[in-house]
Amino acid sequence: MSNTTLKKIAKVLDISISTVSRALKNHPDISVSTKQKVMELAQTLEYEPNAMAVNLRSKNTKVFGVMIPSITNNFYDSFIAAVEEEARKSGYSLMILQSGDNPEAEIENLKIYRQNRVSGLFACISQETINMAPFYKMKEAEIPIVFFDKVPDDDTFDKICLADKDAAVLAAETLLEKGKKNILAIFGNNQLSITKRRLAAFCGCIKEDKQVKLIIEHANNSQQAEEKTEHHFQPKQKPDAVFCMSDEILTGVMKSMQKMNMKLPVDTGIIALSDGSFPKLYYPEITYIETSGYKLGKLAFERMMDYIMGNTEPKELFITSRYVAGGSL
Amino acid sequence: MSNTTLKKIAKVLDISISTVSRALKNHPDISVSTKQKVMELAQTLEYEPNAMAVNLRSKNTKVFGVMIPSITNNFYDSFIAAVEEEARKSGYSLMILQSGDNPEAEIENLKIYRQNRVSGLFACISQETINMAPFYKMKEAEIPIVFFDKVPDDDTFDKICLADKDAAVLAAETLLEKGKKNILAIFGNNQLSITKRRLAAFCGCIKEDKQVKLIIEHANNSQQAEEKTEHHFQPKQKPDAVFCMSDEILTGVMKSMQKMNMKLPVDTGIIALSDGSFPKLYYPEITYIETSGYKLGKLAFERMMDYIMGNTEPKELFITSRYVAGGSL
DNA sequence: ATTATTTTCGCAATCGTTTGCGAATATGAA
DNA sequence: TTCATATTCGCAAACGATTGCGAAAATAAT
Repeated sequence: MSNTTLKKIAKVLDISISTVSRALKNHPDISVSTKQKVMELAQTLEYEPNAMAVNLRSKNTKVFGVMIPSITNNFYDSFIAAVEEEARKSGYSLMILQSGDNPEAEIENLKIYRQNRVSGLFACISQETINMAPFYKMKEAEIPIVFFDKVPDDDTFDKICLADKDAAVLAAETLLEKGKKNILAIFGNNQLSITKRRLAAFCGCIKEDKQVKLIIEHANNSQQAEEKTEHHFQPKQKPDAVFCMSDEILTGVMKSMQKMNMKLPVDTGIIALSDGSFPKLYYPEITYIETSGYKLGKLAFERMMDYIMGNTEPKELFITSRYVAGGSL
Repeated sequence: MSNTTLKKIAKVLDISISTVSRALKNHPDISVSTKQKVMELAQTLEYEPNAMAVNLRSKNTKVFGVMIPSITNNFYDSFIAAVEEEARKSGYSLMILQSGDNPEAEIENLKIYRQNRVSGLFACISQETINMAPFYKMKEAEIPIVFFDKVPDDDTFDKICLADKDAAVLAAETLLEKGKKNILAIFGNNQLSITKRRLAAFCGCIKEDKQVKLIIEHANNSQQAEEKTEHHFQPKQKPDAVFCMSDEILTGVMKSMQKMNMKLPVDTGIIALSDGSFPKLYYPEITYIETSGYKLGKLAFERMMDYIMGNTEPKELFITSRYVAGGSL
């Protein structure tokens, strides 16, 4: 039986519950002989502490919440994978909830996290989140939050972000180094701060070279990226490189490349910001600037543990990006 | 304060805890006037029941466990997305743990699920899982299990599977209908029962037409699929169609197609078993037999709730597959 | 006015575990 | 033997919420 309790063991051995509890914890107050008896019986009865009771007493669930827009997203998946790996090592489990990029669902989720008294929360806010009040409520409930990827402006919060600027600049510099003169750059939804940052940094860098012609486009999804690409590839003048701000855009661009039967890197070049899984799907593999969800997860977890250890001063941390050469440029 | 308790409310109003509890639950024993006072105060004090305490008392956590090999997998993601959607509607949350296809981690996870007294478990067993004893332990602990996708043979368990046979047969029939005569079929790890089932059904169907030449290959990952494909595409004799048992294999095959500069569907044809996201990445889009993780999740959840409602007779259920025409065949 | 009935609420136990404090027993010292 | 110290353990409260049962108060019936 897995529903063995301290009480049951105590009754069988005719000792008190507290003695059983202490024996199992190897408390010095208990004699070795009693300890042995208790441990043996616990073993055969397959005693397993009831987490609900332990949590209630300790006011600590050893569960971290993770809130993301959607779980069917490679980037967040690797983030979660990283957090899960580390959490497991420290005896924590994860409660994952999706917001669906919907602020109301977000509030609902926060309530669930509060009621379940998670030990901490990793949160990625939705695109439409304006009111941060629900998140302040978490702080009142003394639940630490580490924001990641899409973070609020508010700097009373802990934030772990990609070094968007660096990544965009790195991509731009690479394009210039390769001598590209006619660049099509496709960005995501320009409402998003992440888009704004990447756009500003990228353009700022490219614009320094007056020789280079730069076309900027925005696409809200893969299909739009595909359409925009086709639109800019005319027989008369083709861009000699395409910059893709995200995986979503990359897949759209690549689809149109296949459609137009463009050979990389000869007919045109491609560089993307990506965590690396999609670039490896293609031949030649796509050259990209790595923005790793996995690394982000590791860093976020580290920050969370640091916070729990008492280092509660809010911080904004970045993970650095890295150039990964494929054959597309 | 979110850490308001019944006790606190009771003290302020100078009534007993039980009265507060009943008032909040709209119990008929409590007068309307008291109810109002309690509810108001609860509102202003932002009372939220402590799930740990409620769980301990009710012996029900309203949390479902979900164990999968890896979260960075499209198929499982959609499964989880589906389960999460439904779970939310019924007031359940999810605790997701990865096994990493490692039986030891699996056992560790089961322990976590037991200690946390999850209300039920959705499990996909790892490739190497032989000993089902750890899962029996869950049953002893009265935690219902619904296996999905990769399920054990043991039919004392509830199982929700893809209709592998049907899907494989559907793919085979499609190939024959299209008049393909020289087929390369790439399957996954042939230790897996899922591979065996798909292989048997596919071959059984193809073999009925003596005219057709069938080459069977196995690949344990995307890269192997790529290599095997290249190996079988010689200048002298190219297969006129490739069957891909999974997304993983499809991506490998497609990479080699790009490398060899093969045009679909003219140079060769491709059909895959997939949940549909990867086929849409390519141009032309890949023709596939849908094996939806999302649908699987919906069905698994339905079964779980059914079980909890008392219908504990073990069942094996299948979700039907469907032909989705792309432009690759 | 007295009894019967209903309304309204509190006591106390319970879920399973942890822990401060005190008590009983054992061991040692004088 | 007697007192002092260690060793070993149990009592009871606590975490927060729920609920059967009984009691007090209010109302109705006679």
